[in-house]
Amino acid sequence: MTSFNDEDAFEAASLPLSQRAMGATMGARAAPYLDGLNPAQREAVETLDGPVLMLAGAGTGKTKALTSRIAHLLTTGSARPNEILAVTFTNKAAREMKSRVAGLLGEAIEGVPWLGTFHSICVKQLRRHAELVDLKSNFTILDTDDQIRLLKQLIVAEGIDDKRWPARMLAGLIDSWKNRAWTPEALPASEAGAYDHKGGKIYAQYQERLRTLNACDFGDLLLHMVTIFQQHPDVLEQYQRWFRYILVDEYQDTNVAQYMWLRLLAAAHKNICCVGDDDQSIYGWRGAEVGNILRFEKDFEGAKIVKLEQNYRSTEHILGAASGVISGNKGRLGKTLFTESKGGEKVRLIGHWDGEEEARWIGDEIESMQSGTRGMNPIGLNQMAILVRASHQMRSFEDRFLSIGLPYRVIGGPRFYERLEIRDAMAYFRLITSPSDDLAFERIVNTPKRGLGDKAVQKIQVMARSNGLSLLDGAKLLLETKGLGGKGAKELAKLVDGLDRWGAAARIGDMSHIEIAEMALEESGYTEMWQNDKTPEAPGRLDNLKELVKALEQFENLQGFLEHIALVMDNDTEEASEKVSIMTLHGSKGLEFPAVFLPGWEEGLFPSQRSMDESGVKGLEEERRLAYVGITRAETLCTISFAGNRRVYGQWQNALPSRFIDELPERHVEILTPPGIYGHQAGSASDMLDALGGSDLHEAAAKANVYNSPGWRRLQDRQASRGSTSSGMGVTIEAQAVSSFSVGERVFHQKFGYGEITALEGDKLDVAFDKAGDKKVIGKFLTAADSAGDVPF
DNA sequence: AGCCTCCTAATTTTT
DNA sequence: TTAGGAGGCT
Repeated sequence: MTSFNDEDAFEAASLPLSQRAMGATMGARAAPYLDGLNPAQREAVETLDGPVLMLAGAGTGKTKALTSRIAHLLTTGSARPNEILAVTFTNKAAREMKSRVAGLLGEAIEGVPWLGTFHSICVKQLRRHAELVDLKSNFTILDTDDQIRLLKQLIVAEGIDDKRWPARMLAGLIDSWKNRAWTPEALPASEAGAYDHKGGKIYAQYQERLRTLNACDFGDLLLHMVTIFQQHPDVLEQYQRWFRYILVDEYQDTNVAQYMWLRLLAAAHKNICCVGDDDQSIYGWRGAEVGNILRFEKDFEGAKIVKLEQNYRSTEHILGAASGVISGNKGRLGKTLFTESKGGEKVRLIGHWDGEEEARWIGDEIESMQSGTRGMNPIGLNQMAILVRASHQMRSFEDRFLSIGLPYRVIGGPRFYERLEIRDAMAYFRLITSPSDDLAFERIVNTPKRGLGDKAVQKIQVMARSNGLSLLDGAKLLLETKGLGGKGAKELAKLVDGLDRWGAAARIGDMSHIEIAEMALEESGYTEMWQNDKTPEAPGRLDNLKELVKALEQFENLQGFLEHIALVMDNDTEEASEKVSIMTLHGSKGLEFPAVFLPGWEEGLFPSQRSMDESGVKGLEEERRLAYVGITRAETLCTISFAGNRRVYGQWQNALPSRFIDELPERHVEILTPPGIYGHQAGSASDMLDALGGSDLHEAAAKANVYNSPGWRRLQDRQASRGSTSSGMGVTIEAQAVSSFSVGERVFHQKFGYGEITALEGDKLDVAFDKAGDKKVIGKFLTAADSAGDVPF
C-alpha cells in the first residue's frame, strides 16, 4: 500500500470523476482518526506547524490527540516517519503510543518515528557522539545502586562521616543538580557548599570517576547531550534538520535539562507540540518544573494554545469535586473540565475512628460492590482501586484484605530488575561482556561468599590502581605475584578463570548467550548459594533467576540485553485475575478505574506535613494537585475517607480531616455516616459521645476529641445544612487551628510529637517537646492534645 | 568472616 | 512499629 501525501491528492484531482469519488472515499478512510475527534482535539491535531501547547485536562483524550497528530503528520505527507520525534517519560507511555500509532496507520506507512523516553532517545544520541564528552560509545549506564556505592567510596576517601552525611543524600543532590543541567563547572557556589561544604568537590570527583569507568548515570544522559548540543553547533544542526516535528508528552513533568534539550532541538523550526496539564504536575520533588509549561507561550513566540476540556472519563460530580479542589491553587493556566454525561453518584465522604476501621469499611464496601448488593450493578475487582498518599498506608489494607480473603495487587512495589538477585546476576553478565566493569566486579567478587573480604578486596584495588588496571586485571596480577594466599587465592583464581572462560565463550559464539548465562550462574556458585539459603525468600529468588534467563531469549546477545535493560527497568506483567489494585496517588497518574477509594485524607498525612514543611505553599499546591489527580482517576464512584486516629511509627496520633475535604464543593459530595456504634443516625457530636457508653476512659476521651475536632464539627454542620445554597465551605483549617494556645498547654505537632507550650510570641510558640526537645513552631502546626491523645493505648 | 544486637530514621519514584 | 545499617562479638 502506498502512503497518502500531497502528490496523491494532486493526482486524484486530475482523475476521471468516478475514480475521484473513489479517491475521496479512500481519503476519508485514510484519515479516520479525524472523525472521532472533538473540535479542540481536531485543532490540536491539525495545527501542524509552529509551536503548539495542548493543555489536556484529565481524561480529555490527550493520547488520542497526540497519536492522531502523528498519524496526521504522516498521512498528509508533512513528515516522513523518521522526521518525527515523540518523547515520553515512561517506557509504558512510549509503548502505548507506539501501538496506538500503529493501530491508526495500519500498514500504510513505512518506517518508524523516533518514539521513546527522554532517556532512551538520549542514549541513542549519546552513543553516537560519546567521544565529545570523553566517553566511548559502549559506555555503561549505572543504576542507583552503583551510583551510591561509587559515591560512598569517594565520601570515605574524603574523610567524611558517612553516617552524618549519607551517600544517598549526595546522590540525591547530584541528581537534582543534573536535573537542573548544572555540570560541576556550572554549579552555583550556593549549591556547591552543600553536603558538609564538599558537595561540589565530590560531584567533580564523581564525574571524573564516571569518565574513567566509561560510565554514565541517568542524569548524565540528558546533561551530556545538552552539553554536546551547546558546544557543537554542527551536531545540533544535524538533529534539528533530522527531527522536523517534535512532540512531547507530559510536558509539565519536564525538568530543566529536558527542557533545554527540547528547546535546542526545536530552536530552528519551532515545530514543537507539547502536551501536558499543569494541574497534574506532581513530580516537583524530582526536579519537574511546572514553570516550563506555564512559560511555554513566552518561550515560543506565537505559540498556539489549545485546551482540551471535554472529559470522557468521569461523572459530573467527580469532575465538580476535582475542579473545586484544584481551584484553590494559584497561577494555574486554567481549564474547566466538563462532561456531557449527567447524573451519577456524588463523591462520597466518610470519617472513621481509626485506620483499621477505615480499612475494614473499605473492604466491606468493596465486597458489596463486587456482589452488587449496593443496589448497583456488580463491579469487578479489576475495576476498583485504592489510592494512598504514602506506601505505608497500604499495610492496613493488605492486612485486612488478607484476613477476609479479598484478592488485591499492589502496584509499584520493588521492580523485577531492581531485586538483589537480578542485579547480582546482571553484574556477572556485565563482567562477561565488559571485563573492565569495576563496579560489577566489586559487586560479585564475594557473592557468593568466597572468603574474599574487605582486606582481600583492598589488595585487589591497590594492585589495580597502582598499575592502572581494571579490578579484574588487578586481581589476575595479584594472583600472579602471589599477593594473596590461602583459600582466598584459590577462590579468586576460580572466579577469574570462570570469567575468562565465559567471556571467551561469549566472544567465540558457539554457545548461545542463554547457555553462557546459565553456565556463569551455575559455575560461579551463585545459583547454589540460593539453593542452600534457608530463608523464605530464597525459592522466589531462584524463580526470578529463571525468569531472568528466560527474558534473555528476546535478545540477540548479553550485550543487547544489558543495554536494553539499563533503561527499561519496568515489568508490568498484565495480570488477568480479578484483584483490587492498591497503589500510591503518584503511581495512579494516567490510569482510570470505575471505582476509586481515596483513604487517609488527614492533615499531615495528606497534605503531607513534610511536603508543606519543606516546600511551603509550593508543596501544598503540589499536594493539592495530587488530590486532583486522585479524584479524576474515578469514572463513576469516588469515595474519600479519613480517620480520626492513626498509628504512626507505633504511636497513636490523632488528626484533623484534610483541608482538601473542606475544598470539596458540597453539592458534589454526599456525607456517609460511619457504621457500627457511631452509626446511629446523623447525630451530633454529643450523640456520638453518648453512644460510646462507658468504655475505657482514655478511649472515650480520645473519641470525644475526634468528634469535637473542628473538622468533624464542620462535617456535621455541613450535613445539617445540606440543601442550603451557601457555597462557602467554611473556614479553613489554618484559621481555626490558630486558636489561642496558652503557656503550659499540652499540644501535638505532626513532626515533633507531643509537648508543652513554654512561651508565646504572636503566632510563634516555644514548645518543649517530649521527644524532640525545645522548638519554636508556628501555631497552625499545632493541635491541642488532651490527656487522651497523649496516652498510647 | 559471619552472625547478632542495637540504633536510628521514617513521602512520593522514573530513567 | 519496623526495617535496614553499623558495629561488636564469637
